[in-house]
Amino acid sequence: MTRTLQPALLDGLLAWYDRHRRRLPWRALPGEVADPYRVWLSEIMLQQTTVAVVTPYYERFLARFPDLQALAAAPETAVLAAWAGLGYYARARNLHACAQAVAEAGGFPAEPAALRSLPGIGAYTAKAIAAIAFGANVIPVDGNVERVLARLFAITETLPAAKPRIAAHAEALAVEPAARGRPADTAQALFDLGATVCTPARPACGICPFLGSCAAQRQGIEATLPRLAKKPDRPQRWGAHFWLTDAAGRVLLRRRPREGLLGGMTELPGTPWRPERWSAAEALAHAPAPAQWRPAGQVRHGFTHFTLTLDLFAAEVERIAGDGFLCEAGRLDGEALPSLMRKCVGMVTRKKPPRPGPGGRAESPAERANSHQGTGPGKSPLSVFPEPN
DNA sequence: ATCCTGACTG
DNA sequence: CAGTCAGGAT
Repeated sequence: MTRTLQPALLDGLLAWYDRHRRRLPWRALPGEVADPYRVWLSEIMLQQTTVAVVTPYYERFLARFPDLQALAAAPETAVLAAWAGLGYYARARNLHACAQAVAEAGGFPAEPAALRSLPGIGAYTAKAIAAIAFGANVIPVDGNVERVLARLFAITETLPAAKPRIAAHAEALAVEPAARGRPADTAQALFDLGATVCTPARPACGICPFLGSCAAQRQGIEATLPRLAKKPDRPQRWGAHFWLTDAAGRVLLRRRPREGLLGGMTELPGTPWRPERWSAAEALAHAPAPAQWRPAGQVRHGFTHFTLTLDLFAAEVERIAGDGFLCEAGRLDGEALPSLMRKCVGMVTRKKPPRPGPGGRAESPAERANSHQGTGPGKSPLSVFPEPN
């Protein structure tokens, strides 16, 4: 329907790509075809995660699960442990489920629609795999591509309302002759341009292959695009978690429910998370065992849709008889601990003084209870016997 | 609407 | 150094 106004648009982009392409561990060498397993694995990891963070995870993951069969045959706990720290753990569970489905089928499908139906593969990832590993004439639109196209065509409507308009531009570009000739490179060129030149804050328009064609740059509005609808602010939630060790130096852990927040990941036992802070008495009613609990600091963590503050308590007992499982305190690296829990472990084991310091504002519930209970001068531990419940 | 983390920024 | 931002699937 629309005639091509800039026939050389993609030719310039591809010429730029030939000189400035990033070398990434999951990419094929120039002229070679990428391995679908590696493309898929990298694309799942790259969902919501930057290249710099993904790279070391990708290398370790690939060494541990070198191919589809190895991943499909692995226990889910091993996959989650290898993923720990990357976030959005539904990705790891879907990755494992997808590996089993694809191994069963004997390999990845090549069509975007078939890829799209697999666990963890949405519209973007389906097009990315189809274009990069199978040479399909499609342009996957991720955040980078969205930004590049919003600027190239000066789309001033706010996101996400502007998505259909941007998608239409991507579809028009995907069928141009230059893109048809090199579908994988076209997609990756747009990724690389967005990552290294057409950056969010200070785009380097002076070295951009689209300089002169870019509508936003001609209007001087490139740095303001794409426009984002403003986000609602995040509510606060509170919890308390417990570091309980035994005489052998093992710590009590438990596994979170498979579904939902941090699903299937390992955690220190604790209270539910709620909008109000837990008093010490309330919190310690959820302690995994009676013990001389002492306040062990506070950890703050931001999730997408709420901010969490955890009060920590620590205690030692001779022998642990609680729900959950034990792990040597020095071997927590092998556990599927999300970053939130790694912060907690770091706070407790580095024996940082509990926040807040002198002059701080929020008194921790532990400290409050400590003084109220008057169990002794200063910092004596709490003696607590949780109510059976 | 839910789901996490590291980089960036003021 | 705390707050904000970037980044797709379900």
